[in-house]
Amino acid sequence: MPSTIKDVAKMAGVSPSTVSRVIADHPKISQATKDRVLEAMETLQYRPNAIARSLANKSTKILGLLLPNNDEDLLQNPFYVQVMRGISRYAQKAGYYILYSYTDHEEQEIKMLDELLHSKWVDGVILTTIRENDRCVEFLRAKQHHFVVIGTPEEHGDEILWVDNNNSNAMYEVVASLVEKGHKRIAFIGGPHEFAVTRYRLRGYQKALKHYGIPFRQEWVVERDYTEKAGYGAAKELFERAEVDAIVTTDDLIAFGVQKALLELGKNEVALTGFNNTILAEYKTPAISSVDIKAEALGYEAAKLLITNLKEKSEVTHCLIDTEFIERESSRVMKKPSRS
Amino acid sequence: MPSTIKDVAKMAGVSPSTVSRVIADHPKISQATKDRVLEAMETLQYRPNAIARSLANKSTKILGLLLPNNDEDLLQNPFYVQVMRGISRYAQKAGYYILYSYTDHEEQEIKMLDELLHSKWVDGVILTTIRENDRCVEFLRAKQHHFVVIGTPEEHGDEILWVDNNNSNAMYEVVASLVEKGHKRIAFIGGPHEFAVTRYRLRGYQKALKHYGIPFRQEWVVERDYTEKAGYGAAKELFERAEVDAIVTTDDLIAFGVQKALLELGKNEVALTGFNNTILAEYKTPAISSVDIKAEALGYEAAKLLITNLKEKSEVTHCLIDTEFIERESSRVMKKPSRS
DNA sequence: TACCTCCATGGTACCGTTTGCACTCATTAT
DNA sequence: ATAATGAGTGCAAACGGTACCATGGAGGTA
Repeated sequence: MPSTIKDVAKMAGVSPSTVSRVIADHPKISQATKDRVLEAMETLQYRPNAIARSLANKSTKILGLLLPNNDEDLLQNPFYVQVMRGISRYAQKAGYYILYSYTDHEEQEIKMLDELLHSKWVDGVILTTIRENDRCVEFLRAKQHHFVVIGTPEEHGDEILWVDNNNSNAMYEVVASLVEKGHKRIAFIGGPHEFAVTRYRLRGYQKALKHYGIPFRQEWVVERDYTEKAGYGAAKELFERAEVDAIVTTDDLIAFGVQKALLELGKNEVALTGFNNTILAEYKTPAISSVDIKAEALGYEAAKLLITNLKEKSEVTHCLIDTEFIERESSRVMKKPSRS
Repeated sequence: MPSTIKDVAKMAGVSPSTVSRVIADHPKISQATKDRVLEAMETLQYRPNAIARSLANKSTKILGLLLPNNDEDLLQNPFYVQVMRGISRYAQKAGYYILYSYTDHEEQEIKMLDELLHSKWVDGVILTTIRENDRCVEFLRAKQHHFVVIGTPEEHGDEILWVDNNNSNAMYEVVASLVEKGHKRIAFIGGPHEFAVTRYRLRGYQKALKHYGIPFRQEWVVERDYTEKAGYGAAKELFERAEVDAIVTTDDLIAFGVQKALLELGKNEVALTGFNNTILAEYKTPAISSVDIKAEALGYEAAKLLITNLKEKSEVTHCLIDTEFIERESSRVMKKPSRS
């Protein structure tokens, strides 16, 4: 039978309210009683009951985290694990806990949010993806709930809390680096267009082409799923209608598939870049250049932003995390194809 | 201002207790009042406050999940994501939530468990790994808390709830399959010996050798970290002191490293198997045979076992999940090395 | 000495549920 | 007619804290 605040109070010869004040480190408590209370807490092995405290405070110090479950292959992507880890790191520091839930589709997601928030389990939620016209975001806004999203919202960007990479810039840098190395015909193989990241990265790609005076060509662009299979298929399809010197992708998994296709087609001279810098990109042959999106930092900052805003409304509504282009063998200086 | 049970009671013209009984589907409530109450709940958009309910029930219907954070590369392993997903699936079905936390080392782990359980946040916890003489397990047993571990405990196996693969069997099958294909000199490259899985898999390896009358040789065994680098290093080291026809490993990441070493050493004839069947094993060249350990099922059954035992003590204390050996190119029929 | 302040603490009413017990009627048995 | 039965419901005390308001006494001022 664990001890309660009353047991402590009795032992220390004070009232429960005094004990409560000691716990909260209330300023006007004499050192003498504070010591007595702390000692009693120690000997009784007292721990405040978090539930009771939450009930009185109307705050659980728990955050909800929604993870997508729809795409089997998305799960193999270490992105989410890193995000979760970043979230956990900040949350722990701030004394918060994280409650996670996988949801299959938007409808279930909304149901879960409704449950979580309405039943008062969580003080706020973290959304790990954002869709076009995301109904979850709408829902949360309408209900005036606290939340943060990882990704860039298309509307109300300064009323919603969000954290993201500067994806357009990131891809711009990749393409710029390739052009500087002599590549001109650069293809883009991306994930589904409905994901904002795909669009932002495409934009960066286009911007870079424009900057270097290379005309944009629709046949250089393919958009598919975030899977190795999809990348493989996309690359094969691409080469049926066009020749290119380099291929940028929006995900390492896609790049892995593309690399496989390149090997099969004997197109060793085509440069290739991934995105998200998963550990295996480094171990591929040739090692694949990739963009480190600092997923853990994304999670960390998301948690931080949300928790900060829970305490008091701040001016800061978003946070852009810098990416880093990691160059490896796969995107080397251009050389003429060795026509055998 | 969300509505409470009292608001509903007032609107329906009954007492709060009656409303509570309607929610709990108490048998002796007349259909008439039940209807009235339900209607009131509907129009007021009432949701029970989970916190208050937990306080009264002394149960949160939340489970704690401890994830290891010590090993950077372990995180890249999709195992944990799959486990989390399995857990989430069963938990959702049973009306439970999952609170996760990453912990860096045993000490922090125990601190977290103490906090979680003592502060009454969770009804039970799930441990995703188990060490030799695991202090967390000791702690939980001593405090009489409910918990389940993924892995096989070495002691008190029928007092502790646990879920695992039959790792010894799984590795036995792998080795047997290699022997049947003509391999005789089979090396074992595993993770750290302190992990029980390593030992069980080693045992299966030894059992198979014995069964086929192949003498066990210590120089065929290397134990390292669960990383690609470690696998690479282990393979190089192995070939400095012995020649083998085949290598079994206890993890795909290790196998990836081994494969890289084999390619570098020109030992294309050496068969190789991984473990855990990560998606990339299939996409390696040659594709790597691996053991599907059904990680999601492990998570699912762990959650199920724990939740079932939370409701009422059951006889069943553990659950063994069948593995499946997925054969691919890397472990083909033995052929004589083509000495060029 | 009387009065005001202020500091440290106690008393108590919540927070929103659940649940054992008591109570009120009908209904049935005696 | 009276007692026993039991279904349907209300009352009030938990559950373990928090925080506002009240209070008592020490110290300072007139």
